[in-house]
Amino acid sequence: MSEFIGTVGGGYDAKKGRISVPSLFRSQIAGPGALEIILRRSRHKRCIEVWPKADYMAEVDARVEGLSKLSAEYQSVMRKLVGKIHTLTLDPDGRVVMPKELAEHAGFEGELQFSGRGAYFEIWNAAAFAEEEARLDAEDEGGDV
Amino acid sequence: MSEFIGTVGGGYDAKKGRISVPSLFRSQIAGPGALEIILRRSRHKRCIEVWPKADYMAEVDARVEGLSKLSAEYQSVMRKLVGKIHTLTLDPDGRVVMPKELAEHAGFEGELQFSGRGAYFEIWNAAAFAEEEARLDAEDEGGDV
DNA sequence: TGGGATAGCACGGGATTTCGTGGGACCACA
DNA sequence: TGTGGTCCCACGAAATCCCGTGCTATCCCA
Repeated sequence: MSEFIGTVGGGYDAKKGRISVPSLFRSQIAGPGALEIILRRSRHKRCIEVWPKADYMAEVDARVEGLSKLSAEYQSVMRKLVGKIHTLTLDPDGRVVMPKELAEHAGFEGELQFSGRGAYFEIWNAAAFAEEEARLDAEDEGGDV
Repeated sequence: MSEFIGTVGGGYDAKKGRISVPSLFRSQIAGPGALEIILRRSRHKRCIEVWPKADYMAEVDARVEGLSKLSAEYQSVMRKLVGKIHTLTLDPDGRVVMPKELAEHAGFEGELQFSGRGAYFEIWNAAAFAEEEARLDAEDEGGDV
């Protein structure tokens, strides 16, 4: 199981729409053969989620386990979890071209932040990330974490 | 399970941002292969917490056991426990380069103090540590510890 | 019990490799 | 022949490794 840990900065090559996956995370993208990743836009946040393909598909399988493929729930889950995602392969330098739809959703330009979430990691516009962290940390004030 | 016991002094190489993990604690950082540690800033104190990676991740795993990786709670827990930490590997001399963010939070310069807390240990600016100890000891006056 | 040899540890400074990044070449397809 | 996508190469910066050195604590033996 992959472990995406910590947060690092990086740049967005607006000219080519290209990002370089930080070495820290690249080494965690396992899998047979080429390094395949799943990208999807976060539903409620202005960021992109990145998963190793095999891990993501395992989560989907777990989610629909036991359901008939003809059932309405199977169809609904699949529409949301696999209908809207992008599959990309890292190039030899560990970079990928970000689909425009995703780059726009997350407001990519200039500086980015890559933040580990264990099984996956998120990519943020650096300024938006700082705002969001400050907001959530303030909410948590007084917690025992 | 590791046992970090006692308090020892050490230095901070400001030029390279490097610290040498005291031999007393180094021998307690177990794990397969390379010696990996987790660093995180203490939420309420001006110090850095250091954990053996395996032990820290075991705590995290226990916290999210049974949760779907697609759930909001998994995401929230991981943001706090995994997104904000740093993974470092001891170099052949038992040293690590302290991330700037952490060195600043704890005010590292000149002399440091490494203080065991059982499962982990803390790193303090030596002067700040002395202050904090004096303050807490005064509070405890009359206690039976 | 004192003194000298030895090993381990902390520390400083270079040398080497890796990583991120920009730009250009090549190929497929239209 | 234009266009988009992928691959390849090269450069600068930064992280990593690898030495050598001095000090301190330990051990051994007289």
